[in-house]
Amino acid sequence: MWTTEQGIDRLREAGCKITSQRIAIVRALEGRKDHPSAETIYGEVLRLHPSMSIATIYGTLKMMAKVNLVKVLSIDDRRVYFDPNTNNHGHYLCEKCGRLFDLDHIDASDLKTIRLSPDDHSSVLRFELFAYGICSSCQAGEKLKERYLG
Amino acid sequence: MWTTEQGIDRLREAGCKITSQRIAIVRALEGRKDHPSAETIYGEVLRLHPSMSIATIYGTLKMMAKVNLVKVLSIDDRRVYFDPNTNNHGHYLCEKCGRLFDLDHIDASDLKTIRLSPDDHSSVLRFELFAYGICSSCQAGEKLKERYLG
DNA sequence: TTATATGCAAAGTTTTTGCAATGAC
DNA sequence: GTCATTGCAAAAACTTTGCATATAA
Repeated sequence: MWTTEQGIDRLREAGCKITSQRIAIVRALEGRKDHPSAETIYGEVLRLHPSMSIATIYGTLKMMAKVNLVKVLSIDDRRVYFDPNTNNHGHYLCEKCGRLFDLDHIDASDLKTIRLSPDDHSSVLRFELFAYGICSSCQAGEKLKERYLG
Repeated sequence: MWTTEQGIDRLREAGCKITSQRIAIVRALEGRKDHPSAETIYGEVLRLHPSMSIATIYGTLKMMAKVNLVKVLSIDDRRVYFDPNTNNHGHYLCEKCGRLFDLDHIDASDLKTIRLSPDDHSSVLRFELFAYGICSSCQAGEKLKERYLG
């Protein structure tokens, strides 16, 4: 994981100008373990930066993705989520409550040898493992409902 | 993989009425190895069914996903793709040409034991492995360019 | 000084929805 | 005959774009 300072440096090295908006966005993402949407970050940054535009959020996040400060998760068909943890790890989406969990216990290192076919040499720059299901707390809720209502 | 007849039966069993539109959509997807978008299917079905509405395409595809005739792939942030091959397999997106390839050589069976944490029992109903990179034919193109232009 | 970034609003894309008419069972 | 489905158009949701203004370097 990166600090705000490292994030800013990475953007500067990529040739970006360091504006107060960008600092605020980087700071909002620093050290997070969740997977905010553009809208979520917008809402948070807006408190300290009331004139911030959603277009600036999208632009900065696109830059941050380019310099690997965030990963872009297309895990559902509604919107995109941003993950400041760019280490290899999978994600689990609960299809009931919509919460998104990390799958840190997957060792995907053996998947680095992915090939389209045994003799193909397409480069695999990154990969994503998405799992879908009903999380344990939603399952508990279902069981309670069955017990008292069903 | 399923045949048109099996697909229709599966929809009927789920309580759907079998309309000529649905037959056309199921037929358009039967046996495909690619990953068409709703728009692509719409374009194809339109030839034989000129009054078909895109809303019908979306509705039928949603039903087909529910009865596991297609998988919904949220592999990029632009749109959703439909995969009539519902067997476990991964996907590879070339970020240069945008083509989507199957990864049949991944044995993901060991991933069935995915857990959010060692003692968690969230159910994993399905998972998707998405890899991103530059495919070998795009790489070849780059090399040629370098050789003659760079 | 100069090129890049910002904020705003408008436009673009994909997908969903409401509803009257239609058609399957 | 009944109720789900269709087609249409409009709406919704998310993201991008164009442009005048502002600002970092």
